[in-house]
Amino acid sequence: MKLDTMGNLRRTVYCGEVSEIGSEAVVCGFVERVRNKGGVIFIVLRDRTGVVQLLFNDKTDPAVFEKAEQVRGEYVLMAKGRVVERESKNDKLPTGHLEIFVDDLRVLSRAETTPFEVTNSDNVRDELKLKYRYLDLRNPRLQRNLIMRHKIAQVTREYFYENGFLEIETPMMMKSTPEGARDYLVPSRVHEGKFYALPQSPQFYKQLLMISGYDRYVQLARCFRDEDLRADRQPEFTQVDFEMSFVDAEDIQTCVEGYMARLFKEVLGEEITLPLPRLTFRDAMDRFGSDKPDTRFGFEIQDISGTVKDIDFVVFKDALAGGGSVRAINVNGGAATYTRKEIDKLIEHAKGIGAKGLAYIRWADEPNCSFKKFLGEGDLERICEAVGAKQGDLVLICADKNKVVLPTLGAIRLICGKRLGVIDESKHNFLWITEMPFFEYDEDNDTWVAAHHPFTMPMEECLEYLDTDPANVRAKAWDLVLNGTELSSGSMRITDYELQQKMFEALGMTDEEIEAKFGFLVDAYRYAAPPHGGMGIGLDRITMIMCGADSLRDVVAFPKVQNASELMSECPSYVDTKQLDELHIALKLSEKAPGDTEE
RNA sequence: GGCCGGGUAGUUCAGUUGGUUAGAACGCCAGCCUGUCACGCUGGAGGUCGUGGGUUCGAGCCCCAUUCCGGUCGCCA
Repeated sequence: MKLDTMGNLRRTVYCGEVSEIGSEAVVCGFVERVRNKGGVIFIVLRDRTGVVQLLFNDKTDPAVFEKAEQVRGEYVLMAKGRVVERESKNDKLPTGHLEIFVDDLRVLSRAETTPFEVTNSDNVRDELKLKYRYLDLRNPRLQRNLIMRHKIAQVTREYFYENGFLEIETPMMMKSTPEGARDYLVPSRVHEGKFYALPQSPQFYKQLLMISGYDRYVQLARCFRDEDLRADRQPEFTQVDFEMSFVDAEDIQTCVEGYMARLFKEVLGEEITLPLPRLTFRDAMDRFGSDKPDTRFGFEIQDISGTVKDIDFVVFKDALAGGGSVRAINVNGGAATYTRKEIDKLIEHAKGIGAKGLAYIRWADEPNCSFKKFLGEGDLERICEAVGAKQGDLVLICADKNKVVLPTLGAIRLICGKRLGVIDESKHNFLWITEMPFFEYDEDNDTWVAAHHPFTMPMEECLEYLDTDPANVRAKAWDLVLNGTELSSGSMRITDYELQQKMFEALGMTDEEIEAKFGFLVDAYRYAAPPHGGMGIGLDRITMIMCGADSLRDVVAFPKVQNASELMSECPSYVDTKQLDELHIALKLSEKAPGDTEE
C-alpha cells in the first residue's frame, strides 16, 4: 500500500480540542485503537492534546472505508470530515460526545507492531520502555508531565525576568574542581593531556557575574555529576540557578518564596501560605533525624535520656556514658499491629544504618516491652508517658551516639510513615532548613572539610569558633525542602578577601592548592564584590513532585538508568582508536571490560 | 563497590519432587459482525526459557560463573 501525502491539507484543530459540532475538521495524530465492526469502523486518533474518534461507513463512502480497513495501531493519519454528534456517547472522554465522520483519510506513515502497547504499558518493565523511549513518550501520562515541565520552565523565566534577573549563559566546558562530586571530563585535543569538566553547577561563574556588576542573574542551567543514580538523582539535571547582589539571606529566601507561590498557583492552581516555615539544621536533626524532613506526618523524635537514666539496661547506660542519648519515636495510629517479623525487619534496617539495634514497646492489649527484664517499678509507665504512648502505639527506641541515633530514627520514622499510609500525598509541605553546619568531620582522614563550597559565608557570631571549635561554626547557608526532598540549596558568599583567606586556612588548604584550584576566583574578589548570594533549585525534582511522579525518569525526556547509561542509544560507548589518538588518550581497561575499541 | 529482588511467546505472567509436544491472558495475523469505546465471536501464527559451563539417562526447574534491569547502602562539597 502506497503512503499518502498531506498535499495541501493542513490541521485545523487538535484531537483533544475538537468541539464544534457541524464544523469541518482536519485532525492529525497517531492511531490509538481501531474497532472494526464490519460495516462501520471506529478509529481513535491521539495527539498531545487528547483523543478523538473517527467514523467510517462502508455504504456512505466505500473507498475511504477500504482505506480505513488497512489502518493499524500507531499509524500516523490525517483525516478530514464533519464533526457530528455520537449516537452513543462516552462520558469518560472530553470529546466523547462527538466524532468525525471522515471523507478524506490519509495514511501518512505506517508502524510495525510496537514492542509494547503505548497506552497500556503500566506493567511493562522499564528496561523495555526505556529502550523504546520514543514510543513510551507517546504515552499521555509522559506527555502531560513534559508539558507541565515546559509550563514550569515558562513560569520560572517569567517570574525571574519580571524581578529584574538577566538570563546569562555560562560555559558547559570548564575547569575541573576535584572537590565534591566527581566531574564528567572532556578531553582536549589541542591541549595534550588536559581536560575540561562539565559543570556540577555554574557556581563560580555566577559569583563572577556579581563581581562584574550584573546584579541579578538567572539560568536554567544543565548540571552534571558523575555519581551513582537514584530514583531522584540523574547524572545530568537542570537547576534554576540564580544569584543576587546587595541582598542578605532573607531577601533571597523571600524571592524564592514568591517564585514557589507563583509556580504552584499558575501550574497547579494551588495557594501556598507564605512565609514558608523555617527550622534550623540542629532542630531538624533533633526532631526528624534528617536535614530534609518530611513534615507531612508526625512520629517526631523525642529525647528520653532523662527518663531512662536510672534504668539498669547496659545499652542505655553505655550510650549515656559515652556522651550519646536515648531517643524514641512513638509510631502511633495502629503500629502496634506490627508483627514480630516486621519489627525485626525495622531493626535490621536500623543496623544497616549503623545502630546496634532498636528497643521497642509494642502496646497492643498490654504494653509489651523488649527490655522488660531491666525495668524497675513504674519505669515502663514513665517511658510511655514521656513519649505520649497509648494503646495501639509502637515506641521504637535507639540508644547510641547522637550521630547514630538521629539518622537511624529519622530513617525508621520515614519507613513507618510510608508503610502505615499516614502521609497525605496531596499535601505540599515546604520547609527552610537554616544555619547549616559549615564544616563536616571526615572520619577517614581525621580532618574537617567544608560542608559547602569554600566561599560560603559563615554566620558572624560563629567566627570566633573558627580555630577552636569547628563543629560549632554555622554557615549562612540554607536548604529548601519539599515533602522530604531537598529541592534547593543556597548561601551567602564571602566577599571579604581576608576572611576568605582565614577560611582557606581553617580548611587546611595551602596557598598552592588555593591558587591551583580557584586562583582566578580569589583574584576576582581583590577587585571589590557586592554582597551577594544565591541558590540552585532542582527543576527536575520540583517537576517530579508537581507531577506526582515517583521518579525523575517520568519528567526527563531521555533519562539514564542506574549505571548512568542510556538504554535507547546505548551511550556511553567505545570510540575508535583514531578518535583516542587525536586526544592523546590510551585506555587502561580492567580485566572485566567486555569490549575493546574496534575501528 | 556491598546487600536484596528480577530476566520463560511481542507484552505481563504461570510452569508441581528434575520426566510426554513449555501453558494462560493481552497483543499480532486471518475470517465474521452497522454504534463500538478495554467492542464481540471463530480460527491461526508466534519460544536459542538472559548468556556460558556443570551435574544427570533426562534441566525452564539443581550447582557454578557471568550479564542486564530495578531497589537500597556507600557515594552525591
